[in-house]
Amino acid sequence: MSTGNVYENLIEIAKRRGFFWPSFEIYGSIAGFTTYGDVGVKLKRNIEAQWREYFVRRQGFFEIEDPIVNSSKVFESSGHLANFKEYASSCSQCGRGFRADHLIEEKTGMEHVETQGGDAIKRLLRENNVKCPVCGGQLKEPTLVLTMFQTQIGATGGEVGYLRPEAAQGMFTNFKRCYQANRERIPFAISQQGKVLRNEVSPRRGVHRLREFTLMELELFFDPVNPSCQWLSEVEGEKVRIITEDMEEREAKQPLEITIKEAVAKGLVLTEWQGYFMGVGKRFLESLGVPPERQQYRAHLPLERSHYSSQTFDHEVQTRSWGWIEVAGHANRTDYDLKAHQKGSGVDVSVLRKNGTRFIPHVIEPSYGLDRLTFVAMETAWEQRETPKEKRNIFHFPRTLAPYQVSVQPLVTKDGLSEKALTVYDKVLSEGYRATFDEGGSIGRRYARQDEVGTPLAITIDYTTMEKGVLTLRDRDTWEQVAIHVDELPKKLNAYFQGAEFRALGQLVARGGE
RNA sequence: GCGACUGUAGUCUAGUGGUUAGGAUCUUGGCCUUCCAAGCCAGAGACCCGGGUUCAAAUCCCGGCGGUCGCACCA
Repeated sequence: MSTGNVYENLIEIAKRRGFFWPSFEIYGSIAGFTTYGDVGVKLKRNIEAQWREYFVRRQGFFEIEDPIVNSSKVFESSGHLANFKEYASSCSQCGRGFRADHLIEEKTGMEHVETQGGDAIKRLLRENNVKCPVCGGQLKEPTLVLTMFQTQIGATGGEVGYLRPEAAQGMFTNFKRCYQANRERIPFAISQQGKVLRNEVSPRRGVHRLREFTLMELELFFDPVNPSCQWLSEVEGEKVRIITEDMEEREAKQPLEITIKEAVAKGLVLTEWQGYFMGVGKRFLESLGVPPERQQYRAHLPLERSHYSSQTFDHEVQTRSWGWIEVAGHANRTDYDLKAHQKGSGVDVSVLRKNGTRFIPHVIEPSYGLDRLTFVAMETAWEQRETPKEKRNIFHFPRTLAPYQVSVQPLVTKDGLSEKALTVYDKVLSEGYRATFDEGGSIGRRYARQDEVGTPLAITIDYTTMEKGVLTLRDRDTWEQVAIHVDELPKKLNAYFQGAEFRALGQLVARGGE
């Protein structure tokens, strides 16, 4: 599938219209950092609000906001510090890079070389005369690859801190307070949306792999002896496409199409809660415009799973730019994290059952990458429409996602039409809509500009507005127009953004493109 | 991190050891304009950064930074 054009087109529009662009551009940029512009921020926030609607508000789950800079103790306990340190060595002849500790283990039969530290690894590499396993060339001095950002807390001699590589740890370290605030009832969930940082070795493809990005994460805590999910029935009929561990091992191409109910019943998905969130996740992506056939859940093989996980499904989306990409991980984190923090802090985080026994809650985690979703929403919504004169870019964002909901413009900028349009614009703003006013260039140009940032409705003030108070609404998707009276505007806008059909708003006065 | 290719107005691009660095589009002001990037006039806006070679570098060389692709990595 060669569609490099799609990506290039989108990047070009993104920069030109202000969705996003590389950060620190005036100083030459650094890979892995992106700045969102006005319409990009609005789109991203709308997606975030939608996620909260699907994963948090309807269930009455908790939210927290935890620091980005963390005590090093958090990641010592969680296992991240141990798992983030890697000694990498590259070949001076062929340039290939290797895990230095793994090469030593292969050559000497030693185990857990990594835990011996950097000096030992460098010494062992020399003493054992380890060469490049591919071409036999001389290996360069190994360097520490730390994919967590480190920082200093306090001006002098302060404590070492780390920038969080996931938001999840905040939900674990604050579990006890949240549990108590929830009047010690379980199951319940805590979520957090926020920036996380990973010092990626090689960030690529714009927002696909960033060093600083936004995660929307939720940790659902439950009792492993009572693992049922009270909302499973709401999504159990959802059909999802799954590639199981078995299928992944035999490299099956076609995903299994199966209902959530069956997937849980057959044990393909280990817990009801994970099944539930996979169902919710499918619906959430549909609400962003991604149809079911371009979604799938792919199981991680044991070796590729994180140190904390007993089962993980990536939620993947098929894009035109990059093929199948991961937009979320649905992980079964078991009691790994709470146990780890209990051990590290000495604080008891166990929960009391009615029968007097205690247990450490198990955790199901859906974790969505907001930057990738923002790109996916753009790509999904994007259409390049051929007109007799040229190509027009249109973003068919769902109404709830569009950066601006309404644009207001005069048909021409004379005879008082601009002034009238400004009063309508004020009215629309005071009704609470995200709106924009435009009187530059010709009317066609203004419509084109709005299509290119995905504004679903355009209000045009013309001479009949001046004479009879009748204005026209234009539909972004069909370019059709209906006429309504200016007094009806608040009512009509409300109806439209509640989901009313465009044509139901008023009398059709123009078909698309006329 | 390694290799190949690559970097010119906001965007897309022409160009080359000596150019007033050209065009398109966007954009700004004016004129015009009764519905899909119309037209006319005027304006604004660029050689990624740092060294080197040279009488002269945007052009050639080296390094950095960015981008695309491949390898490795993606806890």
